[in-house]
Amino acid sequence: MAGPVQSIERAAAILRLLASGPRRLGLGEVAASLGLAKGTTHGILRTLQNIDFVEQDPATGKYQLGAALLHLGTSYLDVNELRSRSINWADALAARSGEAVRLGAPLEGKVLIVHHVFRPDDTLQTLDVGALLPLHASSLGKVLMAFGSVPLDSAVEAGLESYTRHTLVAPEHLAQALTEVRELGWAAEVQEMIMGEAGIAAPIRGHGGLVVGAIGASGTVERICDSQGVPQPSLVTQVRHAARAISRDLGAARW
Amino acid sequence: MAGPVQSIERAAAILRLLASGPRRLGLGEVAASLGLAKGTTHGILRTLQNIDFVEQDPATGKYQLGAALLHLGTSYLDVNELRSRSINWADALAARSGEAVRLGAPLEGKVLIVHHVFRPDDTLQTLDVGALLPLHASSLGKVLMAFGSVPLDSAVEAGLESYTRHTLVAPEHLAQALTEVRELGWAAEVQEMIMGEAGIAAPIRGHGGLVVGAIGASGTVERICDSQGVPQPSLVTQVRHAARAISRDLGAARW
DNA sequence: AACAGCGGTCGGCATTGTCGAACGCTCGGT
DNA sequence: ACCGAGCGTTCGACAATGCCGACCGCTGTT
Repeated sequence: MAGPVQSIERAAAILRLLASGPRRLGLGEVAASLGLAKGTTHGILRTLQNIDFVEQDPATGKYQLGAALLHLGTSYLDVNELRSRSINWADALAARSGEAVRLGAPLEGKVLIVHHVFRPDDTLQTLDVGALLPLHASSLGKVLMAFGSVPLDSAVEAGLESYTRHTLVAPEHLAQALTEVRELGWAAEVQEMIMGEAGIAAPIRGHGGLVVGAIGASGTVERICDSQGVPQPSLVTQVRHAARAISRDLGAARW
Repeated sequence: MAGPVQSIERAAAILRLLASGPRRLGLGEVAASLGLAKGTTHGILRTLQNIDFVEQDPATGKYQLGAALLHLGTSYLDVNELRSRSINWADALAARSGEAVRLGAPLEGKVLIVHHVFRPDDTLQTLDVGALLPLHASSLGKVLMAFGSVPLDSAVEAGLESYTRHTLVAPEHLAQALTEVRELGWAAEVQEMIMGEAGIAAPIRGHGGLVVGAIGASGTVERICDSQGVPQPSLVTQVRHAARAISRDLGAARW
């Protein structure tokens, strides 16, 4: 008999709700969104406020996420084994390939970026660590789905949002693409999320050979793909090598 | 009569405990540290695990922070007004001064770094965003204490840990230093946390003139200070200008 | 082989959090 | 200037809820 503490679940639901939109939310909005009484919601919010998990705008009374979460989030990075074992390999991959490198792990039907090495050139880039990517429109996400780290259903349930005209929105197309990924051992994404951008990713395996994450390179279509829009074989090899090296570090046997 | 939801408070205590040490903790350790029954602790941990706030090492059964916190933490950065209003000024200050620039806000008797611009040269630097600095051994912390953003007591209670032989460990010395800071309008820290490193900081004020954060430049002693170990006046001016500019952006009247 | 330590489970008790109505306040409309 | 709608907040009573502590099964050690 599982006994999940629902006041904690509700608190987490509030935090997720506040994180989902960039906007500050009022007490009424929060209560309505979760189907809770205002009084109940207020009690939880007051508690979250005491521990700095949420802050309240003194002027409008609206709520937003609090500072303590930032520290907890970065503390998570310190203990994340996937990340710490990958850093050196990711750096090397970025240097050799000349592309931005990102590491992803599954979270809530999305891909959480746990590490990000900028493209070696000096162009302006924003740090993606902590961001959530869609499963079906990113090379990292395709890898995670193809190798069973996260079920295809969870992506379909979340809704196959269309970002560009290349986004795979039909479940059967996506399923077919994942079959290919399984056969090839790596995934690509070409202008499926942002026009002009593409990416390549390969699976990272942990102890028992289970896929626990993915590593990928991404950049403009011209650099990632050849003139026919096919990913550069040399880049694919580099990404797969890095993925295997990290898997080995994590204790995966023969991969 | 305030009714803080204590299961949430306990959950937060567990998260803080897990964040405090880089080590994974067992159920027994957590329960003992918080003075709770094992069963109670287990229920909370199970709930936190369901929502990805903590993860459990399948091999050892020990617990660590979970991935969802990373996303919440970065989401906080998106809504933090102090940070968003400061980014441009911080960039400019780093470029003009040639030093690393950091923004701090008070959290749990420490200074939380909410923004960090690297020193413009290409030396290897680690991102401090999300890190907690001590109040008494950082220029940012001194500013926050001196201008009432956080009481001096909270630093004394936390214990004036000694990092170098220059660290201010006597409450009366610290109090005197803070008086100076109030008079001057800015704070310095010279080798009080790390030998060879120094910093300068100035207060950032919000709506009603209340100090809500601090901005500071930091680097090696040779660059921050002159040959007598006194902070460079030009650098002080630049930092104070940036602080005033941000305060204005935040809506503070005449500062 | 016996034990000690671990994480996990279970059921009874009362503490605890939840609910919904009522309050005071600030805006916005009239 | 008034009124009213909407907000965040408070309060008290009820019972559902999560807490406790003893018990279980496992693993690794001695």
